[in-house]
Amino acid sequence: MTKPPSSSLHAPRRTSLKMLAEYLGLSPSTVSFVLNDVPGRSIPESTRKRIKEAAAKFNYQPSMIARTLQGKRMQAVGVLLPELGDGYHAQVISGVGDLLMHEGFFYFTVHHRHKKDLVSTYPELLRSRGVDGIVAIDTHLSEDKPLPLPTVLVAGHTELPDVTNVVLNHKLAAELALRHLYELGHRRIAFMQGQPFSSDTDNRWAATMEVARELGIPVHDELTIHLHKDSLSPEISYPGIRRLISNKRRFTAVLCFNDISAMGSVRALHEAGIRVPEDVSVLGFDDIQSAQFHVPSLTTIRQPLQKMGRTAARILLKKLANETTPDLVQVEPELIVRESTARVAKR
Amino acid sequence: MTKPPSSSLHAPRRTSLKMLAEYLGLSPSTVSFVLNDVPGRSIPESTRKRIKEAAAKFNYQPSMIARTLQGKRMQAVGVLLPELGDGYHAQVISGVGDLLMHEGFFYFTVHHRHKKDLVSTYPELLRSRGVDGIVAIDTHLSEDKPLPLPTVLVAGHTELPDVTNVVLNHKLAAELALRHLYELGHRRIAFMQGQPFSSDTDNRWAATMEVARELGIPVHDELTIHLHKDSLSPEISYPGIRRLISNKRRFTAVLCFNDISAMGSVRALHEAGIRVPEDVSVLGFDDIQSAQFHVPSLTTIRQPLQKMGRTAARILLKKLANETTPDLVQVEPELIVRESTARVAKR
DNA sequence: CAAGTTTAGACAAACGTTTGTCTAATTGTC
DNA sequence: GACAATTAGACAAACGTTTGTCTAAACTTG
Repeated sequence: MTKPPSSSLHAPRRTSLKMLAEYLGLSPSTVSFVLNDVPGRSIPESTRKRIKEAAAKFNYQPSMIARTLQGKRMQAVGVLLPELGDGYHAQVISGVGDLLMHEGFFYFTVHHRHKKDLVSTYPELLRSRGVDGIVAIDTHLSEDKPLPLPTVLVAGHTELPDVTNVVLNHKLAAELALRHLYELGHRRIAFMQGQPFSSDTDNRWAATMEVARELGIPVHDELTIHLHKDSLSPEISYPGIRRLISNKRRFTAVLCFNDISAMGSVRALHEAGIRVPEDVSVLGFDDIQSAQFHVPSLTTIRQPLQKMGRTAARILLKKLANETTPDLVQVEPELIVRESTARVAKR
Repeated sequence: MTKPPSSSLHAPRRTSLKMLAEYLGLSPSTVSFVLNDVPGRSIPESTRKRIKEAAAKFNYQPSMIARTLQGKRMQAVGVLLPELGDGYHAQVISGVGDLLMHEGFFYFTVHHRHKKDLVSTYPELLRSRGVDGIVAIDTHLSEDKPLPLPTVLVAGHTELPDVTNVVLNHKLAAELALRHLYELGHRRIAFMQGQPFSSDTDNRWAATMEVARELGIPVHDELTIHLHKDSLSPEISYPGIRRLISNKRRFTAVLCFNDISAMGSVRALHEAGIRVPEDVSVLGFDDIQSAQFHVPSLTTIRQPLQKMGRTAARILLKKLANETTPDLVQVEPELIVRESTARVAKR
């Protein structure tokens, strides 16, 4: 009596609508109407109750799979990102995931390591697995091929029709960073430019240059570091800092591209006998988890990464509900003052 | 001529097998046979070629969704884990993801924050979305409800029938750690026990105690720290270390539960004017990314987290292919000596 | 009590595949 | 040239849903 009708011994098939209907002596359609609360169908309360009880008894779970065949939503999305296991992306995806799971959506995680062919084939493969939409983090989607699904970008590179981009307010970020250093008396500042494949590189650099001009802070080529390596390790900033030191042009602060490179900078300076922050201030960017517990703890510009993820997810769900969404959403950075910056030493 | 048959203007439906068949003037079944290279069907090379060309032309992608309805595989799995955005889990999932994507599988990422009800409902929800199997990382699956799908555990808590568990060789890990400290002359060692919900806590503690006994290293209650808070921040070890210091019982080394708590320990010691490693050695566990770039860099027991992830994924794929798999796979830890441990000071 | 209306639910098609069975046309054999 | 055997492919059922249309019985109204 307790086992679902026509269950075979060896393959514990999940209870289907059909099995439930058979058990109840009703048609599948009737059961479907009740379980989905379809309006305009006259089914007496007694029958409804009977159906709901049977569904609970057999722990009936509708097959999303079969549903999508009817043009319904799978309640699943795909998340495209360059890399797993890196602080930045992990934070964003954690925000995306939080919101999606909370709303009853599941998500595929897909990493592409910036490979163009993967980036262009994954959306179709995701679609064939029934996803309803896509969130792409720090991903360069090609402009020619139209996306097969509703899409939201986080720190997106490109502008695409119907695609919402969630980005940091880079201008404000640059202002927070440079004003902080300026107010501590720094005038000889080394700048660091991100890797060319990173989506934020260009925007941030432009904003930084603009603010530097406004504040009258000079930007020298010899005090500019260009990151190249596609690496998640602090070592990326080693060679740049070494060159700076050997250049002999004095500097009192380094404005880093992110916290990772800031950690590398601290270490490179440390090894050269330069103290942080007593001799040189180091300013990070992002505020990843470990920034707080680094020695010295990093003064940094916090990107609300989780929030950006949550926002992107929320907007995607709106798109899926056919609500109108903006093309661009800016989020505000925040200056977090810790130990790695200090007033410039009097000479 | 270039557009698929019966394509509507507004809904760019993906080309289906049916559309392809209609376009070719063949039946869907014939097209299916050719595209799937079904043996035992006599279809001339000329027709085969025609079909394959049309498929390429319209970029036909079979709907995995419809396939699973026929009892086929979706080529997708679900990955259950407590938390995103934490070094440990991020590393493992990165390994899982690498292997799965490489084999043409996609995966849902599902975090449950150790909530029992979520852990027990997610497998069914994943199944209703068509996943073929499950990888569960550091997750306490209940023993009473049989799992609806093939499953592999990483650092699993429980022994379940048909479920493979991928775990660290805890005994070796404890030996590497304690022998290292022992050989540096440490005898008064503080031990740290993990949070009760963490899967490794019990096994590791037992192994550590066993090795301590073998080496004749005493374990005092006053020198034992118990972690409680479910947090990803180094602060978890603060109170424990403070108590240790105020206890006045001398110790020369701390064996930490993981790298995160090791970082917290270093900071707590530092604030009390105790130098690491000159006064006290600190040994971490895991070797997460930031361990290398901490100041001082952490001596630690490396868990091959990525490898564990890859192994788990590989075994799951074997299960899906109906190959037999072991119930237990042990992976070997490695001692990574860095700056946070040193020979015990002579007095 | 006849006609109309409401109630309660069945029936069938559709979604995009796979796969077992069937058939018509062609080829081969004696 | 009759028969069998092969070839080339169509047909239909099935998977688990949703949903538009249909029907039989019960109830209402005059």
